[in-house]
Amino acid sequence: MKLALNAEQRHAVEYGAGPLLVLAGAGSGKTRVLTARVARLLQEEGERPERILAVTFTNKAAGVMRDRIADLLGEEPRGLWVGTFHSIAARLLRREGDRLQRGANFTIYAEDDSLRAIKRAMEEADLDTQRWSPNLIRARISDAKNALVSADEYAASAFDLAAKATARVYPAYERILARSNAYDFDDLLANAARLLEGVPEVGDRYASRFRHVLVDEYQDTNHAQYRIVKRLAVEHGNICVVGDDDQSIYGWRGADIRNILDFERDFPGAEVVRLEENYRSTPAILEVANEVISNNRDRKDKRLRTRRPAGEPVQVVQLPDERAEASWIVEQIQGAEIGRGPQDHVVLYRTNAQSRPFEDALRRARIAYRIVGGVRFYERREIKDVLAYLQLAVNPADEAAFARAVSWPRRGVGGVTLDRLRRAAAERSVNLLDAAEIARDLDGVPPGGARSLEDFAAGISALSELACEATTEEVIRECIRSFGIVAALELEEDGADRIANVTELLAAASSFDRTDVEDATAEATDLELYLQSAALHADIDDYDDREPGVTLMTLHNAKGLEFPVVYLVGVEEGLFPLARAMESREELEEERRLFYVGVTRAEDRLFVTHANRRWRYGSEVRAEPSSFLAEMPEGPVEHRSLAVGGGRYRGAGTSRARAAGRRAGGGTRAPRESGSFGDPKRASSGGAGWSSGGASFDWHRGGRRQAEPAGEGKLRYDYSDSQEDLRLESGARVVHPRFGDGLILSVSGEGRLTRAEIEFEDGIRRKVMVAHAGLRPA
DNA sequence: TTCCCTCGTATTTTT
DNA sequence: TACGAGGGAA
Repeated sequence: MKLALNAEQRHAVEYGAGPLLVLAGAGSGKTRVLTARVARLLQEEGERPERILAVTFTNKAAGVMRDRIADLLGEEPRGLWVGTFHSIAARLLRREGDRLQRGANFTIYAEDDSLRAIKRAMEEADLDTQRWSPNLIRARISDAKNALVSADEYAASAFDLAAKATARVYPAYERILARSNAYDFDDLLANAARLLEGVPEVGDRYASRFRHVLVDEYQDTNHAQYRIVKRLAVEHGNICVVGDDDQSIYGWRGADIRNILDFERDFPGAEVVRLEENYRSTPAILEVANEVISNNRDRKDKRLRTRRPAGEPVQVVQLPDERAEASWIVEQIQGAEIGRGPQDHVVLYRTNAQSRPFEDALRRARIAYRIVGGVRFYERREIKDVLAYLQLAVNPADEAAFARAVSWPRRGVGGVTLDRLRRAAAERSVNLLDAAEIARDLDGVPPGGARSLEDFAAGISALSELACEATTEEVIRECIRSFGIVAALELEEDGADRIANVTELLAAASSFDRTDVEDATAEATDLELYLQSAALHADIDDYDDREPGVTLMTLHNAKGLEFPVVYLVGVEEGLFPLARAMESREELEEERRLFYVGVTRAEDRLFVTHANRRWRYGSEVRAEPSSFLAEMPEGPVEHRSLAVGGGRYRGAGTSRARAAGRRAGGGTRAPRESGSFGDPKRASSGGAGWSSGGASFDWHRGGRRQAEPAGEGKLRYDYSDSQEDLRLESGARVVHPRFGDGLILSVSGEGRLTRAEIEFEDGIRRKVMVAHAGLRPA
């Protein structure tokens, strides 16, 4: 095993028994350390592969790790457990199924299946789906599950109205999942944790089997994941976690950054290794990254360093609107230096909705691109429809699959028939499929529908028998044939695309390798394993950096990847950071970490763009540069305005861009109501110092904060002129452009992060960011 | 039952 | 914009 390692990396690889925390900064070679460590355990310590468990967050990361370990060893290690938390939890639940209320053929409900089940649960719990948002309830239940709070426990501590509503839905939802023999995503983790902790025989067996536990991206673990890891590792203590608190970006999904911050307390005697040498980016890029992230409070202090020569300055570019933003970037890609192809560039955005203009511009320029995310393959309607048939063949109890499959293609079974069938099934305590089989004998089921139901049930049972012996591909083929799927799609408007997707499903199924999921000897059928892996599939899993084309993806998907040229786009207040994240320090810090992740993807060049106007929900709103831009250091950054005023952008590329430039510059158009994102109605008093008439903004160095040397020499946005006579103290009266007159109750934070809690004339208390609210004295 | 239209609301991010 | 839900007609 020959691998070039620096001293810290080597220490992390060679450190012996006991807990080990590797704080690995972006681009510091953490995957290298992790894989080298596993290879060393196998090769030099003679550890057997089945005694090692390595956990990641995406299937892609697991695949990379597996491949690299194989490279180091020169052979594929058999028996090694490498996988995502979710897939490993699913494997555990499958193996130990006889101890649980669910059979090993359980269905995994993705988010929209889960949402449907929540809606049904709300009906069953007699809760108005108009009054309570099913999404909100689902999020609350998800949070509870990730925190390992059961329905009973939840009910016991539910005080506010929304919690009380949730407390009624939660048990009903659990009943639906149980009788459907299904788990949602969160259940996989929660039940794995309960199984390991609650059944000593099982917990002991796995804890002693896995003598070494390694966890990648530890900063993104939630409580359930933490408990799984802890149960497996606390006795032998051979746990190695790798992570970077600065790259924790999944707090919204229950990830708890404290898991990594408190590792040394959880596992006393832990060795800590810091990897701060970066092998990816230029000093200019790293300086920007270091400087911006230093504004976070919840972090372990560290600084990335590199030995690379300085490199080009980071460019911050202002453009009139998102189409100009896209055209300008396409021009950069076209005009890039020799030797640089489309595949060297990545466009990173905050939300998937931002991909459109880039797709359009790249298509116009005839540049190949690939897009990660958006509407996921396995979530396309026609794919979900086909999968519902297969799912039902595997798991006859699956109510969601039944409802979905029986409703399409149309066979004369609609809402009424389905409801009657449900009632009849409940009376007899059988599942929907069993009830359908004898539909004509059931009271209340219309005769026409009953006939169809019986045919349908017969078809599913034939499919089910086939699944025991045939390959997944054959089962899908037969499913499509016998239920007339393609025929039904042909009648649809965009049928051709959908048929193409179904064909792709066949291809995906035929290339599925069950050994990626489970030992070849496991009892599960190929179809069962395929369906479970499809449910746990992420778009990024298909990403292959050897394919040609510009990459478009969200910042979340970009974590762990690197590109020679990175375009960080839409860096505007309210979009990045998102408006709703600006209300709390924790969420704002998470947005900043996301920004940091974006910056540190870049090897050689980094472009950060923001637009003056942007379409949102079908109307155009004014946009202001993100406060993150003000946090960038001055030295390694170059600012350009290609909007209007100074150097207006006349997009050489397209007439559309030219038109956009003219519009912005000519002033022929009445200034739109300005204001924050997401609310075109919000009028602005022009408070925050971004000049409002559509002209380019003023960068100017402003008031350094004495208390904070880090502020020195930074660019700042000046909002003093509009607010100099604003009394920012409790008791003061102010006027908010949208909410009207208000009384300040309290003020917190400082500088741009100053927030005021204000009681407005409508009697509602709100917390507003002073720098952006446009407050005026009353 | 199904189809079609209108209307309202939503976008973070993903296993 | 764009999708889902709900209402009304065939």
